[in-house]
This record gives sequence, C-alpha cells and structure tokens, in this order.
Amino acid sequence: MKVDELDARIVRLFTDEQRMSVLEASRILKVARATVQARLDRMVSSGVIARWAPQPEPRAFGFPVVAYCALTIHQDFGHDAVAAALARIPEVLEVHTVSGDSDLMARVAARSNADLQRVLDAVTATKAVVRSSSVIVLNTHFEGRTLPLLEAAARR
Amino acid sequence: MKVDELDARIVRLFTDEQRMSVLEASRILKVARATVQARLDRMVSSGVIARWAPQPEPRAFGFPVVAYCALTIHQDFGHDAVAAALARIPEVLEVHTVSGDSDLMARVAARSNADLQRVLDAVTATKAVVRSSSVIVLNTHFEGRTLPLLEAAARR
DNA sequence: ACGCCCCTGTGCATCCTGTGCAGTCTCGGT
DNA sequence: ACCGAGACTGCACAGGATGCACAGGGGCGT
Repeated sequence: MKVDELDARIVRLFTDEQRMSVLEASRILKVARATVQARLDRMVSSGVIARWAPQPEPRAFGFPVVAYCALTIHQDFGHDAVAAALARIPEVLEVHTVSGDSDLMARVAARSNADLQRVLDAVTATKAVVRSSSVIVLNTHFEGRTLPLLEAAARR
Repeated sequence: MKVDELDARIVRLFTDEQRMSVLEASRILKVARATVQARLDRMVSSGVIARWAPQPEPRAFGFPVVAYCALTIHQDFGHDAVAAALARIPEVLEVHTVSGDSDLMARVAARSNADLQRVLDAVTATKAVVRSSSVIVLNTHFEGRTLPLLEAAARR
C-alpha cells in the first residue's frame, strides 16, 4: 500500500504521544476526525500498522541480556519445524531464515550472561540445531525504529 | 520491576484485542477497573511497557527486503557517533554494539535486493564504517515476541 | 462531462476515561 | 498474634471520545 504524508503524520502523532485521541489528532492536523479514523482503519487493515499493542521490554523486567544467534540446522529438518520448536522457548524473541553461512538467525533474551548459557543450551537442545554461534548485544543504540522509514516512503 | 500473572494477563488482553478498553478488560479479568488502570500505569511508568504505539511494518509499505549487517568501524570513531550517523538513514531500523568479530550490528530494510545495495552503500558511506558483511532475511518466522517472556517472568 | 473516491462538517446516542474517596483485604514485619 | 502499609474494591460524576450515519464539495482518471 502507498502512504502519503498525512498518514505518516498521523502515525507520528500517535507514536510520540501515546495518550493521543483520534479527536485531538484531527484538531492538531486540522483535518476532519473521520479522516483520521479512515486513515487509521485503512493502515491497520492493510497491515501498514502491523500491531498497536503494549510492547513489553525484556530489559525492564529482568532480562537485561540480549544476544543474536546464528544457527546451523540439520538438513533433515524443515526450517518451519525448527522455528516452531524454538517458539516454545519464551526467551527466543525472534527467528528468521537467513542467507549466508548459517540457516537461522535468532534473537534471544536472558537474565544474565550465565543465564544466557542456559537459554543457548535450550536452543541447542532442539535436536535439529547442529551448531550455534552467538554475539552478545553490549549496547542498543536504537531499535524498532520504523517511523523514519514510513516518513521517507510518504515523501514519494 | 517484578510482574505477576495479573500483569501478564492484562498485557495479553491488550495485545490480542487492540480494541480493548480498560473497562472491558476489568470485566473480563473480574477485577476492578481501577486495578487494571493502576497496573497499566505502573508498567508504563516503570518501563515494562516500553511503548504502546502503532508499529509500521516496512514489508507492508514497499520495503519487503530486510537484512542484518555486521559492521566493523574505524577505531578513531566512537560507537555513539557512528550510531548517530546511521540513525540519519531511515532504512536503518536498528543498531546495536555487539561482542565478537564485528563492532556494530544493524538491521536494515530495502525496497528490493537491488535497492539493498543502495542502502548498504549509504551505510558504508558513513566514513567510520570500514567493512560490512550482511545476511539477507529470507523468511521471518516470528519477531517482536516479548509476551511469552513476560508470561514466563510472571510465573516466578 | 461523468462517475468515483476521498475529505468534510455535523449531529447524536453510547460508552469510556480520569478522578476522588471510603471501606475492606492481604501480606509482611515486629 | 498484632499492626500498618499498600493494594483492591465499589461507586459516583463530569467531561470527553467513539461509532455511526449522511449530505455536500472537490479532485482525478476515463
């Protein structure tokens, strides 16, 4: 779907002030309330706004350690099956199939560096995982920053 | 902060049904509305709920290609300065300092594989970046899945 | 010129929110 | 066993916000 600047400004408003109401947004943007509502509905139903939910931050409730993990899996297992197995481990936050040397890339959280070992063991315990090589995140400069991209897309 | 099962169930409700009101949540959970409100306020102010905003999905508005990019930077530049420079490129969604062979790990989006080259060039054009090695995401099994972890944390 | 789609402005009934308060309950510490 | 702090409850009220509907005005592509 293509988005225009009004869409981007709406999303920007609701991102900056989570206490924003549709009515107030329409006042700020100087458009009709129905317009804001229609834009939001359109973006939600088309998937441009994938979710609009409270986002728990693992760092804030006891999981300060994050790591990326490149996994090599046994050829007999399908990627989907392995991903489903990994989904059963709550510490696994994200799983992608990737190109390159390894097969899967996972992002995991842990309570400490020592606890990370437990998590990685749990990942490896998935029979299909042959090898895993991980890098620990030392500092997150920013993440989940899709708004600038949306604004860039709106400009053309 | 420590969370209990009620917290987790509240977050679960608001995650599953984005059209959930505090009042209806209190009815479903059979607790007072003020309780739900107090829990939400506490989680938001303590950072357990980091954000509660519409999440634009790059795949849905013209950026179907995602890649992870391991960056080696010139020793004369600080990580923060490089991260700030990368933040100016909207296609860069995420930047972490990591342990291991490389210095930074970035996640980038692009309109196509060909366009990915343009993005990577932009990243490399940041003078501080010496080398970059990227893997393309072929399939995302799941991502941004912090709720199961919150529920696991609530159980103990 | 025409039809179509989007935006606008308006109105209304309904529901939700923010807020405050007093009473009760629970749990941990002494 | 007792006490106190903090949490939960139930209630009430005013002010908004929402969902919905509808008619009119523009802009755009055919």
